[in-house]
Amino acid sequence: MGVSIRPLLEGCRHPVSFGDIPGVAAIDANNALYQFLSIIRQADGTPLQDTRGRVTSHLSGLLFRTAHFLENGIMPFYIFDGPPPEFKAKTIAGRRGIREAGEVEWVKALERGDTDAAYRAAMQSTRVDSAILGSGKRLLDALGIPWMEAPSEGEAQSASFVNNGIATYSVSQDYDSLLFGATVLVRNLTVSGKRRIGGRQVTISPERIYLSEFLETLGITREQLIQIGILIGTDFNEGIHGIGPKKALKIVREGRFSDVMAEKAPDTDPEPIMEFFLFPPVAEAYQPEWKPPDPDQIIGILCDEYGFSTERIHPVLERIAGPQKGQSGQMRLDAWN
DNA sequence: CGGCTATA
DNA sequence: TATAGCCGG
Repeated sequence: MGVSIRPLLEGCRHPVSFGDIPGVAAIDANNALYQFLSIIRQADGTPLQDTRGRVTSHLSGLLFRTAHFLENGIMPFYIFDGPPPEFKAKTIAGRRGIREAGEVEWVKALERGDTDAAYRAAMQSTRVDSAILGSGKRLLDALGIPWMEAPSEGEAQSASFVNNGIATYSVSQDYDSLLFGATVLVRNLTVSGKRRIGGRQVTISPERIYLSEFLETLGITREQLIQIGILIGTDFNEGIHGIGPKKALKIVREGRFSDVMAEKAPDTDPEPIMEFFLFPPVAEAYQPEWKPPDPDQIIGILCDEYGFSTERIHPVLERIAGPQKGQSGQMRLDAWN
């Protein structure tokens, strides 16, 4: 879920459209796959799947979104999560509980004939498993889109790439990369402005957030932003009951972070969490390469293996072949410097 | 989610 | 030309 600092971002969320943000996008891959899996479903919650029952929602999402990225000069670079830190165990267990409850509720809702509830429960049951990760990576390879596995948290790696110039901005629905220090975060980077949330449609548009502006607006440092995160809860600690973003901001501004933690969360040592956000394990040197898409491989995976119709894939192949035309050899990062 | 078709 | 709705796998 990430850290819930949304209410503090008023005035710092700048609307953008696809054409406004050419450059290298360091994308939180697990987050992107999760979004595809949870949203690309039929009305009753059934995901797209092949005849053998293997889920394909994420492949559809990755394919069409990649075409949009390339058409707009956005060079996607997918960053997958590596092994989580030990102190994320509670969060991971909590998510599993929510998923399992979702699976149970999905069946119940279907039995009642409550389609909307079934859809919501199905979304809750979403799990990015190894089959999803594996097929997603294979499709990215076929598309010529670079990806890497981070030593630890993907958001931390994305932030590092943004700050050392390998990427132009970080892409995620979560705000964690701000705590990890990413100077630019783009959220809601989707084509269609409409999304189904629960029963109804909500209009969502892409937005860009600059960390420096955000911190200046609040009049705090990044360390203080991390303190706010720790007070309200991050993926690495539970947070204090009754303290939300507004109260946390007040506490931090008044320099009462340590006192409040000692009083209200004596069992939580904030130090390792602060350290993790400030100095997470990341790979420094990595040179992403964008290669021409391999149409045969794309067709092989999507159509031959997973039963996509060639009629639907063919137009996409033309779209993604376009941006590469006239390029000699591989498209590299240098092209953007 | 995003492509496509029907509809105005 | 814009948009609501349906379908994909």
